Amino acid sequence: MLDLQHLETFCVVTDTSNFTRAAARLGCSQSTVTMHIRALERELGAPLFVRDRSSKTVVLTEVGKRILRYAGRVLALVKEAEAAVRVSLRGNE
Amino acid sequence: MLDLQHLETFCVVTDTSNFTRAAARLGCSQSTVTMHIRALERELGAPLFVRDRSSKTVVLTEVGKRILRYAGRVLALVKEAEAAVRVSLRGNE
DNA sequence: TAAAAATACTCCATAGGTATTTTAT
DNA sequence: ATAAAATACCTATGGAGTATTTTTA
Repeated sequence: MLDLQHLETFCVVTDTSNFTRAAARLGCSQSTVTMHIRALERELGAPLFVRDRSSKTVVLTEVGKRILRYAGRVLALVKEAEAAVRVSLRGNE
Repeated sequence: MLDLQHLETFCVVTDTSNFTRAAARLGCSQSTVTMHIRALERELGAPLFVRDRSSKTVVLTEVGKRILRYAGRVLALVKEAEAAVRVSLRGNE
């Protein structure tokens, strides 16, 4: 099953186009980013990025682009759910 | 961060109103169901079920009801994403 | 030589199982 | 006595870090 944390890492990588910068933003190590992305790619059965070492960036594959659209929606929905719970708790105090 | 597997367990429990039956359907142990639900409750900061031992069922709290609406949507969206990737892969063969 | 990703390795936390206990009828 | 959830306990797996290696410009 997919992992929300992996999806979040994925989103940050797409945003930075760079594993190292993504790691800095996420507050984890570069190898952890590598692991998260690899786990996602393994789970989905397809590479999500082309590692373009000449340009020192990482570029979305077609599958990557497709997943990106969903990843944002999923994470947003989860955040919405969490917020709804917080509201619900305040209301019951 | 929330865990998709925990959300799935949660949905099955709401469906069965019973941890033991949920475990059977999920193919895991009853104590694992307990753990998943506890982890969710801890993460969200509120109980999701009232353990009603007299009726031998487990009943959603208000927060539980609220989360349920989201859980289904999140899981459906994730499944849709996975399906989209599969389609995408077939297309590129 | 520099900068980035991948890999090797180590350690520890935790996920999950079995078995037991608690609780209520 | 039965049925269900919680808990105790144990083990193996895997997640995360540091350090190193590989790759390319």
